[in-house]
Amino acid sequence: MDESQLRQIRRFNRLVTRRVGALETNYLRRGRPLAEARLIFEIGADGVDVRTLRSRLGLDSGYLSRLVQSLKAQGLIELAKGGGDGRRRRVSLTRRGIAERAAYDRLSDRLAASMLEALDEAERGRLATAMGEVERLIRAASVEVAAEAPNSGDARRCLDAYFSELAARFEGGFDVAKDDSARADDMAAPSGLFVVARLDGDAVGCGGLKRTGKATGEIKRVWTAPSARGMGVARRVLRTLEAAARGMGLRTLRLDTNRALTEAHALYNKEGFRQIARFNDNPYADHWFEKRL
Amino acid sequence: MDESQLRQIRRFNRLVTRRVGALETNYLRRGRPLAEARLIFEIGADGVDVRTLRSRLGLDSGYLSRLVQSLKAQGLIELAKGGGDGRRRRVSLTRRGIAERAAYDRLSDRLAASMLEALDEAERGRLATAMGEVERLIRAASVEVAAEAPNSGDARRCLDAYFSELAARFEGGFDVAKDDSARADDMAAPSGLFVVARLDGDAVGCGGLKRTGKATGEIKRVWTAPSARGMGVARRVLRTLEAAARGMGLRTLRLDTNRALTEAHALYNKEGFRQIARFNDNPYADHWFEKRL
DNA sequence: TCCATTGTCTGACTTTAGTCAAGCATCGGC
DNA sequence: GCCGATGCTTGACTAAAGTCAGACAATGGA
Repeated sequence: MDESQLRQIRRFNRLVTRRVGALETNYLRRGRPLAEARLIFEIGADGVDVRTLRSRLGLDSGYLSRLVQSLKAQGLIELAKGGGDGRRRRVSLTRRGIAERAAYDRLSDRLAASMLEALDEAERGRLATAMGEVERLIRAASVEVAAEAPNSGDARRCLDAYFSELAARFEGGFDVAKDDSARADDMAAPSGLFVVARLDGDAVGCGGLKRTGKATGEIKRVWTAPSARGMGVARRVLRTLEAAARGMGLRTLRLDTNRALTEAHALYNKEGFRQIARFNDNPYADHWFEKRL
Repeated sequence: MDESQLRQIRRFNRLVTRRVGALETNYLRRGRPLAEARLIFEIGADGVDVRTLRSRLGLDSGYLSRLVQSLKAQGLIELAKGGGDGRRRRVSLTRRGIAERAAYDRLSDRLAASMLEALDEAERGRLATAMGEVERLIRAASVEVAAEAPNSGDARRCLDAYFSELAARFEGGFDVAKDDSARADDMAAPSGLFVVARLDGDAVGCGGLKRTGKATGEIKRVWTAPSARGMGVARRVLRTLEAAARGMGLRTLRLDTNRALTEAHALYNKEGFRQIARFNDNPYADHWFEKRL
């Protein structure tokens, strides 16, 4: 790892925790412990399961429970039974909670404005651009790709989202029933693999590997959630599957894709896949790729 | 102020305090309260006055005193009477303190590496570049330019540094005695102005304005500390002086510069100064500029 | 020389943040 | 319908962070 990059990051971390961090703690207090203020932000417009809050903020369940009770006592949030599972609690902001959140937003704006006011227009633009880049890359770096059963809840949700996206984008629509090239158990260990990409606990992408011969495999169902595009999720999924394929002793990887999926096309080229002749009868495929491992 | 820029900064602040901030608190603990760890960083190689620590970290004096005592009890720092003023205390790291600091540095490196490891080489480069840009601009934004007596301690130090830099850079050296174009009282209110730029309390630049006629003035002694170059300090000094000149009812601003100072040349052009004929007999001047306000 | 100010230290607090274990209801699979 | 796992709550703690007021010595200007 490049020494000068490490140094840059260290300097950045220190500056940012001291300057931005310290400012945020002051701006976001409003006579309330910081942990509570952060909770108000994390709840957002639609409400969240307590369980999600816990994993996102990395808090102890007891501690979080108390924080939630305290906000409830202040009349800022409501607690309700969460959807299907009777054990879960769902929190949402009350009218007063929403107003409180707006007050924090105004403070945040003031903080942001105070960071900008000494800069001229050109510098402001450069700052915003650079911050956007840092943000995108830090998020990208915290995406975790891990194997998961292809019929787990999140895996199913990813696949469903993928299929409905295909239905919307393909000229003639898409019907899973007509594409039996990769059923769940094709992509389950040990003959296959399914991976899910997660960002802050939320599933934001997936991909599968299916063994098709002694030394050949096929990549299937590579998908990225719209909210996570441009962060290299698909690339990481692909590389993870490729590494697994090597580990399984495969020598050749293949895949097919539809002409509507231009980003996928570009990704496969960039990752060393070369276009080959049709190797299957998938009715939705227009292009076929191969990579020798 | 551009709404989308504010939004970007807000998003950035939130991400960074949550992600980087949270990571730092874990990495930098080493079985010691965070406040103590931060103190070790802030003390640095040469030692600092307790008073400076207090203003830099914004801590209560009682609290800080205790933190210092605790680090002293651990054998990491030494306390000495500070220079001239018998009330001040100066802290510096002991040998053990320096070793401890190095250990923290290694942890910081590990943290930085953990942020990089999921990225590929191209992304790492982009992240480091963008972080450098953000860092530079945030620092630039926290520079404060304010009027100060031209014979104050910091003003003198700036001017001395400026003169010795001129001596090093001019072909034939530089001798202040031969340049009586701007003595301290020429740049003192109300007929003139002297400003000092500060970053975290340290003086990092200066500049003076001297009235030379009913509606004309001259810009003098614009200097930026080497540690603060590329942050737009000189530009802000210049603009501050220009605004003051307008406030004093001046219609024309002039200045001269030496051919060795190429950056200055570029700055004056960019800020709307136009080259004119020689208007004084300064032996060190090669170019003369003017701007109508 | 006096006196208000400044820099540091000490004692006596409070609040925030966080941990750990036990308890209770609900769920999913058998 | 039983049982281990899961989601949340409660009680009982601890450590860290921070506040406030008072004490004391050194300073600097009247």
